[in-house]
Amino acid sequence: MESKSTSFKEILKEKGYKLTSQRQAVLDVITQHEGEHLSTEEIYELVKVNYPDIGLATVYRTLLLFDRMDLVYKMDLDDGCNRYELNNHKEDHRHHHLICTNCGSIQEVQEDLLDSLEEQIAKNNNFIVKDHKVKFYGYCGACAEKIEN
Amino acid sequence: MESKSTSFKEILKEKGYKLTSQRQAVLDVITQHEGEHLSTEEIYELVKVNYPDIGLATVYRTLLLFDRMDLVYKMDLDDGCNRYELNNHKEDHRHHHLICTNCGSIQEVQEDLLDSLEEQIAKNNNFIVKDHKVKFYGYCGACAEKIEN
DNA sequence: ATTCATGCAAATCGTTTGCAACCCA
DNA sequence: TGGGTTGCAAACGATTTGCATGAAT
Repeated sequence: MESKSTSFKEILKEKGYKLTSQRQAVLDVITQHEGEHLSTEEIYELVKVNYPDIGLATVYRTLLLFDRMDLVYKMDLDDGCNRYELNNHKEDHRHHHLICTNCGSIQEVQEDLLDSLEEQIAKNNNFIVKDHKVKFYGYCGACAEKIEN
Repeated sequence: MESKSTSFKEILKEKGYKLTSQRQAVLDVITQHEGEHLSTEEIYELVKVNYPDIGLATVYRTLLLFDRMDLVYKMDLDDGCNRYELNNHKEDHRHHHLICTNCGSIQEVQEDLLDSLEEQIAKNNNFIVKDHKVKFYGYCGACAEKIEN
């Protein structure tokens, strides 16, 4: 924990930013909720539990900063707001999301397999691929059953 | 053109909707700008050229309808608004977009190649894939050159 | 001490909605 | 005729911004 805070501070200092208790609190909440896809408002509510005086604008500014710093992954789940998850650099590939269009559930997929596709795109389109965002839409197991019956 | 209007009318009637001059005007604009990725506001401005009295809300409602009817493909290009392109059912695969994070240009890629990935996801995650949205981020040819120099 | 960050409130932006008038089927 | 559709304006929700205060280096 100490080492994590230290490296966080380092990362911030590198870019000329300061380590504030608000930024630490936001990072803590996101870390404690790994695997979830929290909206800014949800993060704000969670931070307020331990830090009641934080302002919503600060959370917005912090998440903007974290996104630019690649600390979080910003995603669009088609519900009209930005959602965030911890950018886990331990993964060698970005994971994808399976969105059930019936019940709205979100599953994560670890397979990537887009490497060969990226290579082909790079070659055929004279484009250097740095990142990608992939969403699959369909029916989760539970909904597929319901619909078939 | 006559046949296109007729089939459009059929598609609307099927769902109990009416063919209005406003809906025709919006469809015309989208058809005339195939290959572009127009925002609602941009479509509104283009429709107004020949149809000055149309309201912005009508364009919003029309595009919502067209999206539900699968006449258009709604996309999110990370600029804070919805963008639309004609859903060309002639393609057997959905195409992807290459977004240059330096200049903001958008290229389209016809390759899909996600079929095998979809199969694998279906098998390993008990999920029925119906559709997907894929965006690649990186540098277009022109920007890649500039950045290297 | 300097610079950056915060909280608050107001402003902004894209989009949606209520409603009376309107028009296609 | 009658129900879907329109235009307008107001409402809305997410996000951003201006500014004076406050905190970190």
